[in-house]
Amino acid sequence: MKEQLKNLLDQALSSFAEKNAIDSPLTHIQIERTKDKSHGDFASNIAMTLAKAAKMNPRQIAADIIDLIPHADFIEKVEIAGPGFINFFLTAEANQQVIKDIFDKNDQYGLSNVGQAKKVQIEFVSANPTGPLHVGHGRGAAYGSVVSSLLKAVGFDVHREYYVNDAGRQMDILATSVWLRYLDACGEVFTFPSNGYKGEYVHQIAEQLKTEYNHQFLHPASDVFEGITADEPDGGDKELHIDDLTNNAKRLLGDKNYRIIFDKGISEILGDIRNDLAEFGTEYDQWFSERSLMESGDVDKAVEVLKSSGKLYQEKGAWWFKSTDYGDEKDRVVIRDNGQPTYFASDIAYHLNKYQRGFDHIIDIWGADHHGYIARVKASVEAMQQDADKLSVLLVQFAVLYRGTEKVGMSTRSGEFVTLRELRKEVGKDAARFFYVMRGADQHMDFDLELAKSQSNDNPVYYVQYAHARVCSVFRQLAERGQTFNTNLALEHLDKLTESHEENLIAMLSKYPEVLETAALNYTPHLLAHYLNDLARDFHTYYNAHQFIVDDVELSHARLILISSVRQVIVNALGLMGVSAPESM
RNA sequence: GCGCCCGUAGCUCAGUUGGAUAGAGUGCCAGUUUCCGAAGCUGGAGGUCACAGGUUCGAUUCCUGUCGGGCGCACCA
Repeated sequence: MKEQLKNLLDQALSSFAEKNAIDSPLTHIQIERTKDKSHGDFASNIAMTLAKAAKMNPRQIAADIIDLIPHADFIEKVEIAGPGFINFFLTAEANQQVIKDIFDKNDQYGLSNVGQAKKVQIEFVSANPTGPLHVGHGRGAAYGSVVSSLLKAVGFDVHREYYVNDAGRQMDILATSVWLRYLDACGEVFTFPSNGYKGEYVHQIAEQLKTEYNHQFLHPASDVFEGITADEPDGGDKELHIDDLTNNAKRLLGDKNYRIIFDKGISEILGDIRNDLAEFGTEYDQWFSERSLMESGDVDKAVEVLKSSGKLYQEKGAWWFKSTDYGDEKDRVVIRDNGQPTYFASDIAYHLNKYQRGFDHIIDIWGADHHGYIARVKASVEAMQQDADKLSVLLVQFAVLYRGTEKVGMSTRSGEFVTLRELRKEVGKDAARFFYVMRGADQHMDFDLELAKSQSNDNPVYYVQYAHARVCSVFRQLAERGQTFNTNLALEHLDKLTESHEENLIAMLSKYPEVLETAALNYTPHLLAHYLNDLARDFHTYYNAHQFIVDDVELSHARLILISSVRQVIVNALGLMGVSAPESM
């Protein structure tokens, strides 16, 4: 509809430009939905933007343009308003067509092909497998999965990935933590390192290890702690302390046994994460292993690419990437003086790999604390002669947790965090997802656990789900009264829908495809959540103002197909958000 | 100190990329059920859009500065 109006306006505009001999600066035509019903259905500000070039009064321009607009039978009237807005009023019949459209398309209503099947890779969550996901990851998971669904809905070919950091020092610390808890379970006595992973899940993995392998990995604590740097509480250094413990672990256990424990830790935790995300309604097409990049030689290759293009230099025994050539604050180490590649090195390789797989667009969704990382990653992409514009890094701001008015601290190491699973169990998947996605991702968010956990009606998801359940209830009522619903009869009498509540609802329904497109292209799923709220409110208002099942069979049918359309759009939109639409609650 | 994200109703947040009288939820006050589900609906109070300049027909939106908050600034991930 918007496009059709645009065409008409375009024609009027070119004849206007011809008539007044304006070298039309080709300002792209803006047509918007009106906020106020008295302003019609659509409005354009074109006359105001032309005022300067045409050297004419905006209202005069508007009048001239209106005269030049070709006749179209879906337009009721066109008016000039305010400083020079052109307001379009559509015929009731044209507006009502959306109901037939929804009826024809069902779960396809709202989908489009603006994405033109372009390939988009989207990576999100990618939390280190060193412990269960916490509520902070939940926001990224909800955001990433809904953005994925939105992009798919508007015609992109979406590939969702989780980058698994299954290599590196943090994983060694995890393996060491697991082993120490295992030794503890075997009866060895020692002080657990302050920098180790202290969560309950580490004990559980250790217990499993003991059950499966008995005393295969047992070494006396005196050997384990022999010759290591003191821990921080004892006046030493917690980082050196844990690294020394890791080295002793590798030495005492040998490569083979160490690897068993290492892999056990990862597979248990990663399995838990996969299961957790699946239950949260977050699916992936691929779990991409960092270790595979190292073992395949891709990391070395990426480093070579940079080396050969002269973007690396050696200093203090390490290899540095000249990211300052591309606007970064400082150069970054890629290969440490001990010969080990940094996390950044494998990230460079990962991004090169993404480009080589031929995606048209690459989206990284990171926590806001990683924003300092954007410059160096973009720099590396440019240095490897790739198109940096293809890469979008979207930041998800933190959700600050509260219990009532009390702030909740979070630390993975100390194990005091609230897990995503815990949240899910208490609030439910639907409420948690809706809550996370309701706010813009770039907005700091206060997440009150008390509020989210309480089963009160404060939670907006109930409001939307209730609207859906109410429609279902009306159709149940219809059946109880022994009446049947005839869609053909309903579609023939859409002209009975003349109440203002009905006009509002119809306008709201026809807005849905536009909302979907805007939300997808701007990566702003919260627009969809707000739309659902508005739609539900219009429905509830309508529900209270009018009876649907009435004696006038034609009117009754027209109303029933209208609320059936509302139900369909709620189902479609909630589906994209990964939230269920129960028939009763 | 430098960089990034912000500052809108008591609270939590929208604001369609610069448009018409700045909105919603929640909280508060007052109504609403012989009627398809009251987890609903109706009305009311509540604002210097942090502050000060600038850009133009027009600024909550764009630019600069100040104040305030969050997060970064590793041979960690």
